[in-house]
Amino acid sequence: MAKNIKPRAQDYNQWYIDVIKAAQLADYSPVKGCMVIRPEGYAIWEAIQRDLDRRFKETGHVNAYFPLLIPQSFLAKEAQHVEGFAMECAVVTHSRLEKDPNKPGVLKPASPLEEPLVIRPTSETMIGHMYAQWVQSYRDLPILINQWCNVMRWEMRTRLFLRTAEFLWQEGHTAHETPEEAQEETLRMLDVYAAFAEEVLAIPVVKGEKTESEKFPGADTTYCIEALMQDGKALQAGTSHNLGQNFSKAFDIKYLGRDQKQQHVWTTSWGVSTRLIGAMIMAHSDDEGLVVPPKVAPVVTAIVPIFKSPEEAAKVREFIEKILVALVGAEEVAAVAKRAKAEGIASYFFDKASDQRIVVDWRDSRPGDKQYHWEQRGVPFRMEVGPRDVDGGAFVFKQRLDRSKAMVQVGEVSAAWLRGKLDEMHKAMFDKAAKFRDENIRRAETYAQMKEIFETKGGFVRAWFKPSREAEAKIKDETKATVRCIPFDQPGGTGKCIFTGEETETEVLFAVAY
RNA sequence: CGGGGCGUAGCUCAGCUUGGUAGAGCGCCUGGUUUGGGACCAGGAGGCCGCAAGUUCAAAUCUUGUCGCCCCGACCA
Repeated sequence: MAKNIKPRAQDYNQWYIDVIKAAQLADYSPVKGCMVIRPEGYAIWEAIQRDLDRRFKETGHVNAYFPLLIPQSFLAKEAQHVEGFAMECAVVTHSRLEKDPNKPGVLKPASPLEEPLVIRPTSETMIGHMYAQWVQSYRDLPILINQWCNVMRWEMRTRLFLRTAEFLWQEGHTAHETPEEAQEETLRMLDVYAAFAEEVLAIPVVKGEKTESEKFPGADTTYCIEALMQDGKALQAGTSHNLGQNFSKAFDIKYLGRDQKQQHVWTTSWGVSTRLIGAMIMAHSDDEGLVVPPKVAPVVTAIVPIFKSPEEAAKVREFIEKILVALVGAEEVAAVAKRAKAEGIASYFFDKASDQRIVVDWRDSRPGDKQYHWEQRGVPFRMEVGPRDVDGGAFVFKQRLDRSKAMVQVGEVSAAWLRGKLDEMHKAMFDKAAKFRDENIRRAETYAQMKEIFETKGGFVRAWFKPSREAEAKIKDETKATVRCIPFDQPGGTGKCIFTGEETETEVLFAVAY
């Protein structure tokens, strides 16, 4: 049992924090609500970026960068947008600091700006402004730009990865000639997110549309992918917005069409954030610590040598080299030998394209310590190599996901073998999460049934519902649950709204959400 | 912004009621014995007791103020 991690059943929130601390993914910073993403956590973000970026490029997008600071007046140009973000904007009002004559050692802001600047909570406005200058004709369309950046939303209450004042994300912003194209783009990117969540993070998601009260401020329609966490709460893992002509009208993004008439473009925006790391933790990890999906694992396997004497160490070292040559090739083994010391943690590239590594833990500490070390970091596999194993030409192969052990003959080992094991693990993680998700989608025919489910079980509740701000607000008030989405897979026909009893064509998913 | 709690070693906290030499466990450093799932022994480093004022011969401890943090709500990718 991990002694530094509180079990999920005792205190789920504390467990979440403990897992992050134990795996050294992140730390609290001196600035309230802002976190430090440590190397172990940032490596996972890099893996997420690498894979998603490729998917963006494959769907025709290019990267660019827009400023962190946005003129305050920009925010005011789109009515709903201001309303949605005004309450959580950090505002820059001065351009320098000067010494306070009354208080020695204290600085105070000086030189007030003519117009305050807002630290971007999202970039629709800045990008809309630029697109207005870049678009003249239908020949300039579509514009398909993504940016990787940080944004800031001054949240009241924050949680590591799930909600921090500053967070890293990507925001795609596209402009199109027709509403059909914009809609197609919006759904295409939602599909990219869903595929990424499932194929890379092993998190099954539900695709759907947001209700009026949950949609992005300034969007015509918001689509989302919703995931279910182990405590039965839902987490929005990604959103894709069809912004219609709201921003093109606010920022006057016009083009001369094929019909010789000036018209406004149709825009979309879509984003995922470092919240995905929170989703990954909550979906897969266990009471022993982090479990990282193999596709984003910075270290795919850790090798733990076991020995008592220098003679044994030499013997074990020789055997480990055999395993390494089989896994990463003789060239990489030789390259590492040249630059690395014969102590500490030796790191070998398993796959340079994905920056995934294999490590050998030569640190001068006890094998038990090392087991916990790598286990808590969620490394998919560990290989334990001691004198007994060397004599048998094998090693102990430990899997993080099910904590199983097996003997593996060194002759069986190759890069392809390890890839196969990683793929198996990915599938097992996805299946496990999908099973949990499916078992926790329940039907409710009445409001009383739904309340009962939220009180006793949690998870998603699927029900006929006629979306309305008033009904949703009341339900949230009484159950804490919100409409997570109107799933794409509608049964057709009509049913009685769970809340009002009215006839409705829509089935929705309710859940208590993060 | 409303309700509750807490600021003492890197971390978790004791000490405060009843003022009198600054404490424990974990972690860290040294040496030795160890090493197949979180070792043991010995030695050591580490503190403006959040900050400021007051009471007092004397304040971590009492009083007042102030700043900060955490938890619960409203807001949220």
